[in-house]
Amino acid sequence: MARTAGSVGQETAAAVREAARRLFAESGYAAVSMRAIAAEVGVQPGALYNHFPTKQAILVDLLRAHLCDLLERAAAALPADAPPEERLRAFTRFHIRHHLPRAEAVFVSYMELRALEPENFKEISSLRRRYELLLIDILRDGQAAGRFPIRDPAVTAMAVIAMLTGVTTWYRADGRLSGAAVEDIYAEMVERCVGLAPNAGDSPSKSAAPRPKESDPCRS
Amino acid sequence: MARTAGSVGQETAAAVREAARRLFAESGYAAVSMRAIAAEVGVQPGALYNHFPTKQAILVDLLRAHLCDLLERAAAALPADAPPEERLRAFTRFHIRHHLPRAEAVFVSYMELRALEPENFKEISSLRRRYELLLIDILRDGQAAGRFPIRDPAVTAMAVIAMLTGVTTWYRADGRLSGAAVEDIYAEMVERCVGLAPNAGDSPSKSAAPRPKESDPCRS
Amino acid sequence: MARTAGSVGQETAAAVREAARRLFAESGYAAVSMRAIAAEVGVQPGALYNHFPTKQAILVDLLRAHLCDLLERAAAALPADAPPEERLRAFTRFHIRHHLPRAEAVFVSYMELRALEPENFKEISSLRRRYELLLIDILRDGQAAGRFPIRDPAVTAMAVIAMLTGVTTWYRADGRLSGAAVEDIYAEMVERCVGLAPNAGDSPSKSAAPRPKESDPCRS
Amino acid sequence: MARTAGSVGQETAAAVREAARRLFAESGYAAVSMRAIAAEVGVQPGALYNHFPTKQAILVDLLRAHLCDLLERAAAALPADAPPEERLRAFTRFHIRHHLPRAEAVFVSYMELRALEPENFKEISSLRRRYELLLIDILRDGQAAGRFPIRDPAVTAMAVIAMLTGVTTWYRADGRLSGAAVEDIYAEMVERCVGLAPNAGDSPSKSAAPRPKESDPCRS
DNA sequence: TATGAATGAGGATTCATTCAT
DNA sequence: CATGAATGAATCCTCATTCAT
Repeated sequence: MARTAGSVGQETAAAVREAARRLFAESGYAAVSMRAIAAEVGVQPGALYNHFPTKQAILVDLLRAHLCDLLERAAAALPADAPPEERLRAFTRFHIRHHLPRAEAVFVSYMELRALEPENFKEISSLRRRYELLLIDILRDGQAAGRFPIRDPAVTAMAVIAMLTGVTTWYRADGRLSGAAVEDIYAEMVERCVGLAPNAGDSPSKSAAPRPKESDPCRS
Repeated sequence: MARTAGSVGQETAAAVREAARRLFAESGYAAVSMRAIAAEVGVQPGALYNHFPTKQAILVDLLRAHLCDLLERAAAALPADAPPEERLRAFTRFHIRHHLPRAEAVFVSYMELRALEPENFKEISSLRRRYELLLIDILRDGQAAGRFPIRDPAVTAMAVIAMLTGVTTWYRADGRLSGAAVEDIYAEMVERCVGLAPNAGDSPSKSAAPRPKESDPCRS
Repeated sequence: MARTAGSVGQETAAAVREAARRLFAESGYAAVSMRAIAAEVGVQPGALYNHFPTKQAILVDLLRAHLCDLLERAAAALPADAPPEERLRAFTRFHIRHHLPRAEAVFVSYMELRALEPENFKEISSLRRRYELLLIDILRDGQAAGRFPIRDPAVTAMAVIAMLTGVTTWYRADGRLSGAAVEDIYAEMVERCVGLAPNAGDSPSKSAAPRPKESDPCRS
Repeated sequence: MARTAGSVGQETAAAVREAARRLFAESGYAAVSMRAIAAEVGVQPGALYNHFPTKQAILVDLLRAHLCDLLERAAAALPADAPPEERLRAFTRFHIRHHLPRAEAVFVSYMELRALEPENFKEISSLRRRYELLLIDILRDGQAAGRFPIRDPAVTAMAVIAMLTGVTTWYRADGRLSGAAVEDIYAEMVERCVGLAPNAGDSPSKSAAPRPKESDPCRS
């Protein structure tokens, strides 16, 4: 009742989340101190504890939010009853489209599982597993239907996800390639990976011609 | 006193390297203390400084050794004058065969670049870059020769390497699949990725041959 | 807003006092945080400052209240013009009867003088001294009258008070002995201490037979 | 082998013990910071951890050393087969003589049990209990032999120990009374407490002999 | 009055590193 | 080479207290 309904607190908590996401992605959970987060937020270290009880809680909060959001949006984006090819295509495009603008959160989510205490690890890795299962199911169905000449859906899924997620390590929004171009390239590679001929309709002519000046997309 | 001159020291240095590799892979460079390394080696922290001047030096030593070894062996394993398809196949198989038994070093080499001080970062990432260029060159040649209907050799290379390296995050020597099986599966996926029909000898008979070439509009 | 004016505040202040007394007795002043007190009361830490300006003020309040109450009741309980033996007997019984049900406050009052800032220390320890003087006076009078064959009234007083107050460290209301039995035992010991034969009339038969099953009253 | 056989380390550890004893006695365990102990020793806070793993460990070390020393010396000082009166006299004098010059350690040992973690509490309070049992046994034997007309050996023991230990709270070596004088006074009080006529040699001639035995209804 | 957010100092402990031995 | 002790700074987190609401 006191205080204009949590407005300041909400903002600080949000700022903490953003600062932590950035810093964790940049240097890793262990290398980022509460002091550093506080400084980024513009607050004294002790103030962080009004919003998160521990440093680990900030990480868990970030991972949970990221993965829950991912699962929700994936559920909305993936057609349930379409043929496997279409579901795979949807998954690929969804994955890239979702991950490209969230490179930091993705990186943290994939890298910092090891920083989680056992309890939290269990929770978070089960969320991540649920997402992997979305792709495994598609590949399994496609294999069963004789549409994907793959050997092992689980292995293929891990390979595809690793490939797709890897984008976030080099993609820069202001780089040589647009997000749409990257999406096209990866979508084609994924389809080939599972043994499908690429769908001509997926490669709009406009994005097929990348600007070729720079020699590659790596950061190095 | 009076020990087989130099032998114990060598052994300690090697033990430090191994301990550090294991611990860095497990918890990340920042989360591992010199004390933890010393404890793993069975020595007091101060003793580490007889072998490495700083903690960072241990990391650099590990990364440099790993990447130099990688580059040397790659040079030996890759035929220089073969056609792109064969060179790509050689690269894929070499990569997996080399990385599978070195999961820890691989993981550290890919993850802890961010922990390097600028000078060291420059050195190490240029080594890594040289390895990536091996694949980019193969893909570029294959694209130029019209054999790989890919859109962007650099992007494809990053995708392939991400996919291949991802193996180390889930592969367990005592798991469901043998290293050879994994190698086969990934080799096939890589070839498909770049638009090649899988090598007949590698692929199970059930796999319907995709027809990537005629239907692909790339390199137009 | 719009609450029975002042009532809630009074209640909160009382709750703070009780919580602080309990916690100070349990863990010591220095080990108890304002946060802990607030939590015990069921209120936010800031709210405490509406009732007490500082943590130290809570302690002073407790000690002063305890000692003032003690002095008032002692004054009422002790006959001024009786012979020393009777005054001593009255003191002893008053002391035990007063302290047994106030073990927490007693413990805090004797232990946390050291936590007081100089000004407060002066005030509180002078109150305590006034209480000690009540006994010293009795002993002095008894010695002067040749009734107590003691060597040093001041030392005897400290010894007696230490002995009596020590009850609170082991007495449990639900233990082997009733409060009345304890009172009898201690009264007898005090009288002997100062060289008096115990008064037969003080040992009511009902309390003279303790339940002897358990071997002792200590907590350990 | 390196370093002149732990000389410096031993000294620092001893200095830490002394500083901690002094400070704990003065302000209480909770109110004393590792920083304060380090400052007293003349060393950086981190250096303390070369000698004690935690702050609690310092306290436990002090308490254990104090109580073990107490038990050892008590065992040496108390005649096993003497009559109860003599054993009691020996205990009393030993207790005062032992405690007077160790006021700080005594105070800490009696006050800071509450600061101990459960495991440590169990160990330390059982040591303390063993000491209390020495006196309880004496009183029990004296009661059984009909020499001490007391009602409850356990309660009496607690009272006597409280009385004796209380000396340390007010005794000052440079005060009005010598240690020997204090010892005499307390020895006499203890003997009276348990119903003995004071030893003729110990008591001033003026002290009228109390007749505790015939008039005492205890042990009925 | 109570809240929730903040401060600035300080809590115990750990850090990488140094160095006499 | 290794040890054990030390440093000085940093770690995460808690403290008493303040204050706008």
